[in-house]
Amino acid sequence: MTDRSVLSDFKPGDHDHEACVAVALDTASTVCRERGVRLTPLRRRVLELVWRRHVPSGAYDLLGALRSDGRRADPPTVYRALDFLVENGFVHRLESLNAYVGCGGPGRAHNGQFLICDSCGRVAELEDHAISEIIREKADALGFHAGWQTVEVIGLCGECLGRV
Amino acid sequence: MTDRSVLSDFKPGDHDHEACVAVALDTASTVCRERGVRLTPLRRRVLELVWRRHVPSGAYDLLGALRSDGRRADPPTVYRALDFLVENGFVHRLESLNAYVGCGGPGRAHNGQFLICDSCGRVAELEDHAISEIIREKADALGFHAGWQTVEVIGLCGECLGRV
DNA sequence: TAGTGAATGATATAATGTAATGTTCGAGAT
DNA sequence: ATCTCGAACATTACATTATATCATTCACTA
Ligand SMILES: [Zn+2]
Ligand SMILES: [Zn+2]
Ligand SMILES: [Zn+2]
Ligand SMILES: [Zn+2]
Repeated sequence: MTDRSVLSDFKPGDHDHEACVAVALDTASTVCRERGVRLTPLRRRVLELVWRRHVPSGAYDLLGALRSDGRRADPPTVYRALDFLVENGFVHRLESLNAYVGCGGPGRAHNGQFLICDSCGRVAELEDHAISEIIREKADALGFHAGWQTVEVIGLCGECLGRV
Repeated sequence: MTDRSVLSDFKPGDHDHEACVAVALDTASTVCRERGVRLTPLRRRVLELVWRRHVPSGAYDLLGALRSDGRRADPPTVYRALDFLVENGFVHRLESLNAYVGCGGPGRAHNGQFLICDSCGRVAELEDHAISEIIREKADALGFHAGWQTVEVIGLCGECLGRV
């Protein structure tokens, strides 16, 4: 039984990154076509860069990478691409890091929860309704209508815990 | 029966701000004395400014206010004061706003949850163990040891909802 | 009253993000 | 084929948020 509340777990260091990247790009490509929006070369490249690092990337890291490509790039270049990728559900912004990470269940706008390892930087993404519902209920009880939830947990992943 | 999971609710516009500020300053003063740390005039002033606005304040808003006092102040001045106030549990940083707000249950380092009204800017603070525990449990189930939880909800408070 | 560490002053710079305007490009219409 | 129009992108400039570093002052104590 697959637990769909876990959109992406901590990947072991020796897994096939290239496959991750390829899947992410293919999925984005398909979703964009279906949705009638354009995964332009720039947007595709930014998405690839985000996935390739596999830990959250700052906007200026990505900007540097674009420039290393030989491409002219300025801040708005990367921010526009990131806005597109976030709006379309391929990338999440981590507020507590000011950084961006590939979405583990791409293509739907959704309200994930993130576990961020303070040691290795890897991130797991949940979409756990027990969590989001209890937050919504508690907010409701105060007459507050919850829109967007930011849930980010800093800690240590199992692998890093084991190394202590 | 007081519900201690709500550390601060949305205050009506006509409540007694001065009392809020006074209580916050008195509490901080007491706690600091007990703890053997110094609530210096600068730190006290920053805490007062944070409380007086009663909606989250950016560091540079506070910096401007300090300068209006006639005091020499630069970014490190206000960031150091804020660091102290956050570490000692008198102020929280809201990651999704890059801003600071007075703590509704000051003096203990604790892991609150915040409801942020997108319309009026007011913030309610919860310390709800049902929320924090379920997050901790779900993290645990993935072998992740949760340290600090950032839980911030954007939405509309009851009063602002009513005005629609 | 000199020594000590915490707190603050002071300067510079890094890191992150946005506004405003113009240009290019490509899909669909003629 | 070429035209038109809006989306995507380029470019410049600026705004906001945050940190590094070193010097100085201050409160407390020995
Ligand atoms: Zn991977
Ligand atoms: Zn780790
Ligand atoms: Zn008040
Ligand atoms: Zn409101």
